[in-house]
Amino acid sequence: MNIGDVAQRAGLPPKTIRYYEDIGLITPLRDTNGYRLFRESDLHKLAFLGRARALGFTIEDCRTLLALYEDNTRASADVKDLAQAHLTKIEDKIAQLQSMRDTLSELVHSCAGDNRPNCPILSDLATGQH
Amino acid sequence: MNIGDVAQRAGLPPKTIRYYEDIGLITPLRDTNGYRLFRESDLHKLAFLGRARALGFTIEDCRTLLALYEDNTRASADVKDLAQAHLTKIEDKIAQLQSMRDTLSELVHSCAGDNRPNCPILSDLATGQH
DNA sequence: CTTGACCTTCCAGTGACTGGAAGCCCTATG
DNA sequence: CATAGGGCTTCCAGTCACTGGAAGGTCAAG
Repeated sequence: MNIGDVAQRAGLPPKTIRYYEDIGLITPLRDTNGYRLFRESDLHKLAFLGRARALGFTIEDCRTLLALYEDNTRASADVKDLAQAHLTKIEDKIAQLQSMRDTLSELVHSCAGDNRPNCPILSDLATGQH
Repeated sequence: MNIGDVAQRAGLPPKTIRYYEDIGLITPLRDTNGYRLFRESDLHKLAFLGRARALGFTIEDCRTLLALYEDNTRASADVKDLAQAHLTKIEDKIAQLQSMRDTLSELVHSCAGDNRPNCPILSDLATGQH
């Protein structure tokens, strides 16, 4: 398979796939014309990476996950720990965004949004007081 | 005030303040020795920026907000529109993270996390099937 | 006079791509 | 057979908002 086919099938842009090769996540073969030549196993890895990235794992996490995946003797605890740590980070991020949302939502609702200049949003930003 | 004092009072690192000057958000004076010399108005702007950034506004949004703040004839609608757009982005982001969290949480709970190699997390990443 | 804390500028790196330029390769059509 | 197009290659630069570090000037205290 050439990169276009793999991109289609893995649901990743060609650029991203080249990047993943650059950083050593995959090592496709090369055809005589210099084109990358992907095996089924490469496609499989790329799909794996796509799903891990969609769950928000960092590239370095993905590297570890791939290594664990290919190590048939890994302990499931190693995987679970990694996933749990990531889950905690996501939950922290959600909490942080929710706090932003709450404040912002309050400000937006308190602003008339008309032609007059008076604006509680700016007042709050300026003074830190509501 | 020197940069250290302002950093303290605005709750921003000196590096960040220099960066804000670089990109034209503030323009402190200069002392004869070359040190930046901050007025109260600079501190005020920095605190404004700190609060806007804490609410997740981008630097470009902050630039606009500062301009609106300093324009006494602005319409509050302009501010509200910007804030509303940002609020929507935050809500999208929260929804996306929550979806990640839900999937990930399910996977984590389905994994024994012991010494055995069998791991539903990796199986899911590998196949996209639960 | 020296020490140490401050300040300065400039350069490079972060994460994970993404856009674009310059140029080779392959297939199909006129 | 020439050419047009689409796909492939590499390499370089840009994104966003800082952050770290090096090399060196300045200032107040002891």
